[in-house]
Amino acid sequence: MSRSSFEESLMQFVEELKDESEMTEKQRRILQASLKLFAAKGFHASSTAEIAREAGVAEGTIFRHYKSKKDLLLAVVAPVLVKFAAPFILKDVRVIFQEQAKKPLAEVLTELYRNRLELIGANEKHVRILLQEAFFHEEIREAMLSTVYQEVKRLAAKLIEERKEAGELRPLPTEAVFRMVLSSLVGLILFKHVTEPEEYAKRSDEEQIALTVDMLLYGIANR
Amino acid sequence: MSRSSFEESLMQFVEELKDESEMTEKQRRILQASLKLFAAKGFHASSTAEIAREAGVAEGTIFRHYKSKKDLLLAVVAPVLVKFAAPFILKDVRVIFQEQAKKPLAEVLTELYRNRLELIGANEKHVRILLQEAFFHEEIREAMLSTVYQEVKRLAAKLIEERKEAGELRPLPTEAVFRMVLSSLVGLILFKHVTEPEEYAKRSDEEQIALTVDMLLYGIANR
DNA sequence: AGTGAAAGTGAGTAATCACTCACTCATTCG
DNA sequence: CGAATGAGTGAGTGATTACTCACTTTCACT
Repeated sequence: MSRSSFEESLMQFVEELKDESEMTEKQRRILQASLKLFAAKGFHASSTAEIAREAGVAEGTIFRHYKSKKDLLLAVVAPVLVKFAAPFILKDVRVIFQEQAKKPLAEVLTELYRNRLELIGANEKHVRILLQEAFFHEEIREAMLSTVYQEVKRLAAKLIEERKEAGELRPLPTEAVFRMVLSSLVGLILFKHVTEPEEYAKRSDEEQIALTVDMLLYGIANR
Repeated sequence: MSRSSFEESLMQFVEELKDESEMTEKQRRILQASLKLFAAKGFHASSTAEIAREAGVAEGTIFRHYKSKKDLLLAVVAPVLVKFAAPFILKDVRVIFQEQAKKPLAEVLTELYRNRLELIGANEKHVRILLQEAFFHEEIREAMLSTVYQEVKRLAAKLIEERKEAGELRPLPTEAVFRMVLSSLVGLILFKHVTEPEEYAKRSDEEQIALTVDMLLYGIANR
């Protein structure tokens, strides 16, 4: 059920995704208003009446383009999954494996963290909605895990094992190393966007990334 | 506004908290049903009619005890803030600073991670609601940050600086070290409860914690 | 200029929402 | 025993919900 529900609802959705150029003005404004309201108040707390008002559109117009409110949520959210999945898989697969295979690990990690911070900064509201609604909608949660996460993990595992064999990484379990790399990134993102925006801002992104990569590679203990 | 809103709504709430013994049977069942539904579907998607049905109670009974639905949410959530804040501040302040001041850092961290994993495992639904609703309700978000987080940070900063002076920790910025310690913990929790429960379960909690502390202290790189 | 299709509208609908209130029942206390 | 108190009830409230549909407007193409 949930597997096919995911493939039917999300994959179908991604296929049918119009790019912005072939939308009408009003349709674009509906998406924009939904983005704003969903991010601010959440999906269930945002009514279609409010969305229509915010978009300067009749309520009926929403349902002309999206057959239900949930459809509208998916339309807002799906492009981000594509945006996140595609750069991760398409761009970084090249960056990490081809260009950077000879580069030092610290540089690869720095580039990765920089790239992810930028991507999230540029899509803050979308990410917000994605995380919020992943709590409730299994389709979204599963889409995130099975599309983005699993692929990232697969790529990372390969890289980690290569570097382990090359003696650059300690002989630790691959998935533990992966967890640590991801944890550091998530922590960095949380500090920047949630818990301590001002404290974070005392250092530049570059400094924060450099610190994080350094601690990740060499630990916090003195030897 | 938000400062006083926090103090008025949450602090007042915590003061008025009845413990379970002085609740009626029905009141306990209302809280229990709310916990279940809020955790499963979220606050806005759970109706008071549904809560009443789940609790086996008339809808009016809910409003006899809680003057609004939001009041009910706070009643479900507040005890967790107290549970989390109190053990963190009261118990761990002793554990970390008095008993463990002479212990090796690895042991202190291990004890801390073990303790937090247990606490979260025992309150999974509450934590879930707390995080979900922190997205939308500023009072909850601010309560978490200003009560729990700030205090934890203050305590951790002290510990970190002591260990830095003792030469056990590298001379890194305190808040960067704090971020790393917390990131590792959050990552561990996410892997256990969200992304990879099965993968995680291949190793015992103790092993996972030991791995995490090891990577945190000494890094993932070979030297 | 005329036609067909798509875009847009907004009043209307049944369902559901959080919440109220007049009431009953059980318990306690003087 | 009688009065007072508070828990519990469920039908009823107006507001709001997502969604529909008969209709008008816009516009591309002949």
